[in-house]
Amino acid sequence: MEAEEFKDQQLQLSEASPKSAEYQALLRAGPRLRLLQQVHAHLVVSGSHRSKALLTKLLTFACAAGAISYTRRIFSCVFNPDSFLFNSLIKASSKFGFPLDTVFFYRRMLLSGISPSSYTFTSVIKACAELSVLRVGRGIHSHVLVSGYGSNAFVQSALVTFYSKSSDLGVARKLFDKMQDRTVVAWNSMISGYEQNGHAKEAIVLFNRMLELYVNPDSTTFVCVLAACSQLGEVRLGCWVHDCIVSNGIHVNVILGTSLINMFSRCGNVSKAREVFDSMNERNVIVWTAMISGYGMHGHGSQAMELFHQLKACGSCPNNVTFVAVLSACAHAGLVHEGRQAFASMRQEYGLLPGVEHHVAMVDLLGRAGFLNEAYQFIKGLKHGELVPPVWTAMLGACKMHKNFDLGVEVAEHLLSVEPENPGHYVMLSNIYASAGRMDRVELVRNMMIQRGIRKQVGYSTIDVKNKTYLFSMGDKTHPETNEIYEYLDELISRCKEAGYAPESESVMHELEEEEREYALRYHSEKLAIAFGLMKTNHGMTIRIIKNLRMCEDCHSAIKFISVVTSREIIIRDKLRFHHFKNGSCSCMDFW
DNA sequence: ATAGGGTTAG
Repeated sequence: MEAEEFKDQQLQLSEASPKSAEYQALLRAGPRLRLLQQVHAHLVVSGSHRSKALLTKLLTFACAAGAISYTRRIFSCVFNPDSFLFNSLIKASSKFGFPLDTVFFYRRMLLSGISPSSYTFTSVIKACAELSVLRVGRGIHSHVLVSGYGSNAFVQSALVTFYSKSSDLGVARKLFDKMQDRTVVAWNSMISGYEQNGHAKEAIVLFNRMLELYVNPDSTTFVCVLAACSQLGEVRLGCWVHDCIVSNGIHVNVILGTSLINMFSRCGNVSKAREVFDSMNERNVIVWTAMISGYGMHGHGSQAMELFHQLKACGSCPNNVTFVAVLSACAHAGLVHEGRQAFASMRQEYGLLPGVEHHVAMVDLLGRAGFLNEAYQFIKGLKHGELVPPVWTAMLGACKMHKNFDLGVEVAEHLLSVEPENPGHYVMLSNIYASAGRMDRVELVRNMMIQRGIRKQVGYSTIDVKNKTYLFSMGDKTHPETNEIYEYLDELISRCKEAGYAPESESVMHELEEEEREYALRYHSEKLAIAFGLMKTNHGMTIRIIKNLRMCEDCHSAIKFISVVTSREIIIRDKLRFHHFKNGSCSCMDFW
């Protein structure tokens, strides 16, 4: 007996060594397609291509190499794939960005009669989350329940993310609430779900709940919370998180650093963002891009360009997103020459193909600076497929800014015909007509909107006073101190008029009657918020406002005067960027 | 002999 066993072992060893050599060859090849194909050829020649173990490794590497069609081809030749092979493939395809294949392999696995495990489910659910396919994901959720993995913490977290990404926050929250073992990852999934769907307030509420229950947040939690702070302009919580990170000695990795830089920039403190940037010991292109776009938002074009040059000097490669940030920084600072150069270098130096965002940024850059003809020529030079609405929208913005009536109307009418459901186009067209004094046309556009049931977005502004957030919208009278606020604002506007402010009625939205115009202009949400802020804060304190839309020209000009007559610094974050008003001028230098 | 997780960025 003993001799028999010994012989068996000998046999196995002698058989194992050549195969092991091939396994080693696979490991050496790694996720590199050419090398993998060479090893594959050897496997076929030596007849060992039937080994499931080797095939599994080969397929995983092929997937990691991004060679998905090669992976599919080999898979289709595998006879009787086993659970190892399926699980490896499902995991690899999900991890390396082929979610459709993940779902395909999962189905094939079920068809082969192999039971999925909790590991299988986490990968498949992740793939469904990426695809946001509610129907498929629900089906898999029911497989989870029948297979008895409904209370597996890993699977549950994946499901919470899946439902969040499929915009079914209600179901995500129900699942989350039902979990008996809520790991920090589960909390992160739910907080991130709220944040990604624009419910930053709920994200913060949940974060506070987590702290109340003594669950320790980790760096991922902070990343999600910082993103929520960025949305809301919540400097206080943002700073608290930053302090927490510093005092607990939490390592600021590239992701956390990017979130901090973004939070400080979007909350108006770009120099603090720079401090974080400087303190990081590891930076990738995303970190650099975040900092460049931070400068861009604040109109600090030269700092943005300086950073861009430093990025190139240290050997890193800017990518498509970096160029969007650079071009937009140039546009907001009037750096036309630098922007043109950067755009040209995209293709010439980095082999990057400009996309829609870059075309939009170029039209914006040229248009804002007043080179309307050049912007128009640029558009004409684009291919047919590149002539998408956002490019025309940028052109329209330029026409409106520089009061080019004829071209503006032409562009707006084109936009209305291709995107009749976009309220922004109607508002723009109407404003252009209004500024040309064509009130009959204004009326026409207004009727068109009513007829088509299109409503413009409601603008609102928020301001924090004594740790409370107050929200104002145009003509809003819900605030308990409405009368005082309106009286204060009226007086303020009179003082501004004495100082030379002239209201620009063209900025008034067209759905209002003639006599309502001056009224509406006077009570735009940002003006109400500023009046409230001035009333409630001490002299010398900076007023900070966040607005959901872009500011109108009239508010922009009025606030310059307000900054003079009250000698206050006023900082407004609008949809696109920051405006720092001080001593009668704005940091945007009217390039907005 | 093979695989082993869910959450996070510009």
